Order: sequence, then C-alpha cells, then structure tokens
Amino acid sequence: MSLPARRVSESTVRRLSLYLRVLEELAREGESTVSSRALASRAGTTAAQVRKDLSLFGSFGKRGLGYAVPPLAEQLRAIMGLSRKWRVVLVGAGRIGTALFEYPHFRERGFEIVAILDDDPVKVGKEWRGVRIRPGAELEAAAREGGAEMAILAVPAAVAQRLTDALVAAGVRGILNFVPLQLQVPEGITVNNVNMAVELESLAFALQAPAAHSGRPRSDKAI
Amino acid sequence: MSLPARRVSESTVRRLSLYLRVLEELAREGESTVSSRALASRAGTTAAQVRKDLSLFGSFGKRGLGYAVPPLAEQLRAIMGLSRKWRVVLVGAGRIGTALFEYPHFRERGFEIVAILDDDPVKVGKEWRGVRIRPGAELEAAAREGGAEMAILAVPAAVAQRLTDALVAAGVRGILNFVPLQLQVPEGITVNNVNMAVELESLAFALQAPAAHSGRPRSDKAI
DNA sequence: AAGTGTGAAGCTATTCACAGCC
DNA sequence: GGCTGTGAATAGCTTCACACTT
Repeated sequence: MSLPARRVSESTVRRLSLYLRVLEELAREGESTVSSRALASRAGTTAAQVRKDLSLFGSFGKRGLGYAVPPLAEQLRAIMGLSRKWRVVLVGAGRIGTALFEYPHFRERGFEIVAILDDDPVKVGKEWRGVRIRPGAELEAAAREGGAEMAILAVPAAVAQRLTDALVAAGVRGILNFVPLQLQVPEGITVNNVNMAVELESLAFALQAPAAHSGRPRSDKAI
Repeated sequence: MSLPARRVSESTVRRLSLYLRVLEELAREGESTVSSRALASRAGTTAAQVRKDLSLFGSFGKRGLGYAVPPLAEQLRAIMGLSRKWRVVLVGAGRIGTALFEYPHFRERGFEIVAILDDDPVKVGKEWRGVRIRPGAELEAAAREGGAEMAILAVPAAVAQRLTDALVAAGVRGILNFVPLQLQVPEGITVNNVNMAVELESLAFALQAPAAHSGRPRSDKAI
C-alpha cells in the first residue's frame, strides 16, 4: 500500500526524495536489491531511519534480502506524487529562475513549465522551449490558462507578495519560494522556502562556533 | 553574552538568520523596538519560539518593552559569525554558481569570493570582479592561496567528490553543496546541502497528499 | 499593562533492540 | 545468517504558562 497511514513529517518527505535519487543511481549501476544499511549510507542517514520512513507507507522489503531496487523506486515515485505531470508557472526569469528552468531533473521528473513571467523588457516576448515570456501583470491569466498547479517564485522582494496573491487567485496550490520573505498565503496553500542567505549564514555559524551545533546521526551498530 | 550556553539546533540557527533579516528590515523602516510577537509574525514562527531561541545566547530584551532593534541585530550578527569576513571559493561557475556570485546579499554579509574554478574553456581565464577563473585541476592550490575557509560547490555530480577532497586538503572547513549527492567528508567538516530536487519533490508530495503532512505553528495565544 | 525569560509539560522524531521471516 | 518491520525507549524540539520586570 502507498496510503500514508498517519502524519508524515517534513523530514521524512525530504529523506524519501533522497532515497529515490539513490535508488535510481543503484538501478543505473545494475543493482537489483539494496539493504536499509546500504541505502542509508548513500543517503546520509541510518538504517533504522530508512526502515521507519518506508514502513509508514507499507512493507516493501524482504527479510534477509533487502529491498528490490526498481519496484521500491516506483513505489516512492507514487508516494511522492511523481507518477504524474505537474504544471508549473515560472515567476521570474532571472538567474535562479533560469537555473531551475534548465535543471534537467526538473523535466525528467514530470515538472512542466506552462508559463513564464518576467518584467524585463528584453525578455518579454521571447520564447523558451516554446513558452512565451509574458509580463508580470499577466500572471493570473497566464497561470489560469496554463492550469498551473505550482509556481516557482524568484522575483524581487518588493513584488513577491502581490504576485503570490495573483498565484493564489489563479488556483495555484504550491509555491517554491526563493524570495527571502515570509509569504502570506491562505490556509491550504503550501509554501516551500529556499533561502540562500539562511544556507550561507548557517554555514558561517557552524564554522565560527564548532562546539555549539548538534551532531549528525551515525549508521547502524556495525559499520 | 553571546556564548552558546549549550547545543544549538540546526532549526534554531536557521531561525536566527530569519530574525536577523527581519530586524534589518525593521531598522530600515525606522522601528526602534520590536516584541517577540511581532518578530515571530514576520519570521513565520511563534513568539515563544523567538524568546526561547534568543534566550540560548543571553537576555537581550526588556520586559514590558521588547527588543531594541539595532542592538539585537548586532548581537545576532556576532552570534552567527557575521561580524567578520569569510573567504569563499566558488567551485563551478555555471547557472547556480553565477547566481550566487551575483547575489548581492552575499557580499553585503561579508562573504568574499577569493577564487573561482570552472572547467569550461570559454570561462577559464576570464575575470569576474577581479578574480580570474581557473581550471578545476588547480582547485587545491587556488583555495590554499586564497586562504578559503568555505566553498560553494555547484559542479556536475561526477566530479563533486574529487573536488570535495581537494577542498578538504586545502583546509576548507565548510561546504555549501548544491550537488545532489551525499559528499564524504572527514569529521570536523561541515556540509550544508541544498537540493533543488528535494525542494520540488517535497512540494509535489504536499500537493498530492494534502492530509498527510504535518501542520505549521501558529502565533501566541492572542493574534 | 505589556512583554520577557524560563522551568515544566507536551509533543514529535529518532534510535534501540528484537521477534519474525527469508 | 541476514535483514526487515515495529513497539518501546530515548532524545530533542516546541509550546505552555507564569513569575518577574519595566
């Protein structure tokens, strides 16, 4: 079964995504089975954690053997909602927007850009892989016409909330937010924040106060 | 005092970075004090959480009044290790590397790029703001000469571990890793992973299984 | 009256450890 | 013998609630 028995924590979801990546690597390497220990080691967590995470969704392994690689990958894709296409609107075609647009993984995983918005007059009207770049003012119409379900928001802070409101009005339910700002959204809308400043600064903290940050998990008893 | 009394969790560190951003906004808006409630609201957490986080490092507020904005910002900069410059080597000058290089916040916060490496022959030899781009093979020498303390790693997966080893050999102690791969590093080296695939896929999970993901915190009793 | 600082309680996540199956 | 699945134990984080200060 792949029905979530109970609440699934954000950390579990993020690990599932890592497991999926490892499984696809293993499949390319021709491995047919993998133990929780091996999977954990490549994903940077513990064997017990792998088993716990997977057990939330069903029993996918065989005792004494481990997990069959391709079927488990397929299960994880189903669990994560990656067996279908997702229509995505790209709001902001600057550096980060472009990087994501060209990220190969993006399309391989079934994320399809259905609209691109940007206010740069040099960009407006251009086509990227058949999608015409439109000015920000047309966001709501563009998102609605494209049937966008999620958005990537990578715009200047000053316009971020206004564009968020337009996205919500257009029926978008999930936003990957690169703007270093807490977006206000109604209940039921998911915002996933990626904040480069936080990433950098937490690295600075770790280096300047090496004794003060919490440790990392090890693997199972025997190495 | 700004000495970390005890272990500081990763989540606390990330929130401190958010608080700092909010405080700097407030300072620009001319606010001289802020309550934990107001700070929490702009940072997307709870008032109790703000007070708990700050209390790990000292007593910065005045009862009945709140926190003085500029002094608290200064304290947070000291706590986070942002009162000094950090020498950073940029490994990979592709889309993401470029985006970070041009991220204004990066330089404002005292992160200084001392070396840039890339194997693209079109880029090698060019100068970006006075820093010459060198081929990947020169990474260890370049990092050592520049006295790099941290690195931004944004290269193809195939070369990531080799370059990581070179970074470690050159004395780099912190890596902001954009490569979707678990880097192997010795004890004492901090790796901060940013994985776009994880971000996108966890958004897909949230949208496809809306009932199954854990909720968000509210603010203090009264709104 | 407003708002911090903090012990205690509550809750969530991780790790342990072992019964059970291959 | 190897390895999963999982209840129980532990650890860690968040929220509560209130004494105390301005």
